[in-house]
Amino acid sequence: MALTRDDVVDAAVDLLAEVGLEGLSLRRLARKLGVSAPTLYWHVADKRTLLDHVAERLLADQWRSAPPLAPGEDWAAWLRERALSQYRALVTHRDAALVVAGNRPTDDALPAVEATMATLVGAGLGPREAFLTLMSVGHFVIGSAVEYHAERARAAEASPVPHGGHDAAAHPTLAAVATAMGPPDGARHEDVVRHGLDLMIDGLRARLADPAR
Amino acid sequence: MALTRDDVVDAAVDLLAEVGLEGLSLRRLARKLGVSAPTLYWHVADKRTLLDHVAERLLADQWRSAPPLAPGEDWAAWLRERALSQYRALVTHRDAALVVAGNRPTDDALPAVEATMATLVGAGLGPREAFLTLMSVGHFVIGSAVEYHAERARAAEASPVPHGGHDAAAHPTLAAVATAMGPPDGARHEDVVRHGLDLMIDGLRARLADPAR
DNA sequence: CGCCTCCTCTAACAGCGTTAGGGACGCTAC
DNA sequence: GTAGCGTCCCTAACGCTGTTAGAGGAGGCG
Repeated sequence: MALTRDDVVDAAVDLLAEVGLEGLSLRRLARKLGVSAPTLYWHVADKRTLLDHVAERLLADQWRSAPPLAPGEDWAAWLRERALSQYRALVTHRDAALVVAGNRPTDDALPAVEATMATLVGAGLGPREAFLTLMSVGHFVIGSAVEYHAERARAAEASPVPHGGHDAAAHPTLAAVATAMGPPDGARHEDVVRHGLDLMIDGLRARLADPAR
Repeated sequence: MALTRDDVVDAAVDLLAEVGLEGLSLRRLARKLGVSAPTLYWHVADKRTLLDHVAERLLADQWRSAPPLAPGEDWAAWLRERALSQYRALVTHRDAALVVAGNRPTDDALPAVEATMATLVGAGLGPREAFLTLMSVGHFVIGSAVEYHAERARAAEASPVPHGGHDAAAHPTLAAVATAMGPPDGARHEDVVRHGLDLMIDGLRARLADPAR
């Protein structure tokens, strides 16, 4: 059976998970598929557009599986859960955030955007406010995921600084945080995302309660 | 006069502005400096650490010029202004956000972090809350800047879709936004950043007014 | 049979980050 | 005075990258 473009994109997603964005080369991808590198150019115009397709694939499941707002459900909790699951989708695939960030949004994403925005407008926001909010949440999620991957890549190298209380006297507030939060374990990243989302949602709630602002 | 590492970093910052991150190669940088490529390895361990230094340089002015919270000044306005100026610093240099996002924070940044967090704690937040807030704002700023550069790079290519009201009937809320916001001009990006920051700050205010949450 | 389209190949180009090894300059010590 | 040493730069080369040119085999259709 001849190779299809979907096969190429599938393999690229797998390879991305294995070796990261820097390790994803066309030659390596071709080897994985059992073809020669230039063959890929028959199925894909460019490495760049290949990454466009990969980004689309990475978010596709997330978009599709998103349930609409159930009647009687709290819109804030719904928005929060949607943003969180998008964050998780970006985080569970290595370097996914960088790939998604650098690529143009496909038209397939429009219905999901429309649905989310319609929900926010239904909750009482103006169209402009809903749009800005959606963009803000998106930027926050992307930024969090990018930082997650960056820190992860950093941790893979030997950390030169033991990162102990190496200047507790000079930075008392930082030291207080270190003792208040315990050692930096894996769940901390999602704590930040949750906190940021809660802040935005609380801000939205305040705005809805007092529309004069 | 012999080349210094600062010269190399300076030239790298300039070259980054000229040709972007993808165009920044050691050979090209060396040519600009009038030396051969391997010479750079005398001044810099790696391309990766060179980018660390570039990131540091890009944010250095921003950190230094940041005024501490004036007595009697509103901490929220201060935080907002700091985040906005950091966003502007990331946006005015091409690809700066990607460089900064991918690199380890240098120890020089610690005092600034300490100062900002101390201010938030002084405003009434707990250390943990202050830390999470600072990280959230940072992620939001980085994400906004990354998306800004990505969209900018996209706009440089020919846009395949004229992006008119190409499905107003199918996406009524999106169409309402388009008419409410006018054409997408340059300032729109900062509108999103301002909106997101305002949401977070309003959320913080609500939290401070009602600490039971 | 010949043509056409799909799909894949080999060969090659220019460029990349990085390493090995060497050579010229100037300071310092004997 | 000269030997040694650290500093700064060089050429040559390795294996990798994305990408293009051009050729060729397989299958369907007139």
